[in-house]
Amino acid sequence: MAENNPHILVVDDARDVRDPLIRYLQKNSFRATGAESAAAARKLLRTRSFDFVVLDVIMPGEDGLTFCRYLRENGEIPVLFLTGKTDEVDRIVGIELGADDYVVKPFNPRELIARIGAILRRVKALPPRLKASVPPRVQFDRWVLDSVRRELLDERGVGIPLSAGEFALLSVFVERPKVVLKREDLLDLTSGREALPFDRAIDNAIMRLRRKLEAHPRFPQIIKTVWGGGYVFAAEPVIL
Amino acid sequence: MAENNPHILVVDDARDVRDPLIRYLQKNSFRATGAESAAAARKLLRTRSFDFVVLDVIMPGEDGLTFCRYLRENGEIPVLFLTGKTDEVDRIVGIELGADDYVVKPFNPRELIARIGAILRRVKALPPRLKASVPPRVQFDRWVLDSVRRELLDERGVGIPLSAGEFALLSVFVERPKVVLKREDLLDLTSGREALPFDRAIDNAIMRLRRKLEAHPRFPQIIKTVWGGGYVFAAEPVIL
DNA sequence: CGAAGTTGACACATTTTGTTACAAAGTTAG
DNA sequence: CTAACTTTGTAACAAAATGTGTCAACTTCG
Repeated sequence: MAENNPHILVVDDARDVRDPLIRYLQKNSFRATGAESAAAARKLLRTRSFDFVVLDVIMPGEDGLTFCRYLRENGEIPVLFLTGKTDEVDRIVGIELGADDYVVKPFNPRELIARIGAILRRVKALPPRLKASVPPRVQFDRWVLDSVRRELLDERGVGIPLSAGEFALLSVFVERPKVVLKREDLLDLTSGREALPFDRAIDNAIMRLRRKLEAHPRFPQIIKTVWGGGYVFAAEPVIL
Repeated sequence: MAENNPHILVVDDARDVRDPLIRYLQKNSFRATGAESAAAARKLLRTRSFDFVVLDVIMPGEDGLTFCRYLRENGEIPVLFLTGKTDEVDRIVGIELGADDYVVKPFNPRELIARIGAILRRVKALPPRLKASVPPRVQFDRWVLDSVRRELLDERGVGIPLSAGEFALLSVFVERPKVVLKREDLLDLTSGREALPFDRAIDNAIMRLRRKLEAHPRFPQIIKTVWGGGYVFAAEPVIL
């Protein structure tokens, strides 16, 4: 897996905070993407992969604290709060919610970078047992995906080896069944890189996966093509 | 241990901090040894015994916080941080990581000695600690790894000798099952050295281990390759 | 010192992956 | 309905990463 730069999601309704911060993060060799609301952030999280969330506390609609709670219930992505209030209660509540740190606006961008870096190093060093883990075995169609052994098991339990790319792609699909995933999303989720113009890497990976997965690769039943859209995992995954 | 005096490991990249501190500790009837990086410290910890670690927070390569977490995962040796920043967050994070104390640079060496002494007295008063280390016998797949005799036992208890490198590598894997370990991590954990460009030492060690371990080394089931990632120990270790 | 065993460096084989090119399938304008 | 265009499938190739044999340097033990 390409060890790419950490991808940071900046959630703030104020464009005059969000956009300069994204540019600053990108100048400091992070990947950064913005969302102007919790709802927009949820949507991005559904299809793309992030390593870190920078979150404004006060936003129209769902506020940052609520959204942070949701993030904590659904994973362990690190969260850093941006807060306008120096109010002590806000800080404590933020940390109790599971935030990893907070910065009071107006902030020094260099300090923000330093704190993000510190948290990412800390998280990277965490023992794996604490990390949000993919279920070890998932069944779908006539297969079982074993994510420890990184292979497919057929009905009789015979293992079919998967390459790293095939395993990564299939894992992404199994975790997001019945969602149309664009090529750029798949590329981001599997190798963490941006698509080049005329990038056919995903098409090839799909084809190679179908050859192992599908009974009749020319008429795929599990990974379907959405013309002009991308691909969908059409089977029903069951966690074992 | 010939001497009963506590043995202190000083980890700091700055020689003009490290060396005077070591001399001062030795004058105060401690044994003291220096390391200029976390990697060097790991190597020393593997072969020598220490009672205390004095750790700089900011170092090139692996930083002190990350290294402290590693120490906490692998034992209960007391840690005191040296920090240049008076920043409150740094202090809290350091203590949360499991540090026993911290001292802000520039420090008064007498104060440092006093704090080390206090912590050692406190630790000594604790009930004899269970050494969080490799269990003497671990079973996985069709093998038992005997860490005392440093060899593999098959189902019938027949021993297969392991070389030092093979034993080190297998121990690292058994302690971290189901985690993809990069070549650089494996090199650090087994020999404590940095990888050279085009370093194939780990590949060789893996191959030699597979020949002893795997029923069909060409289709390994225990140590799997993750293309572009490293290797995973895919078996389930059971402590005996 | 010499013999046996261990380890890393190197060379070359093999596998995996991305890129390119072109064919096949789907869509749209007229 | 057909031609032009867009999008996807797939083979063939190239590039990158890994597997493995050989050999020399080094260790260990007597």
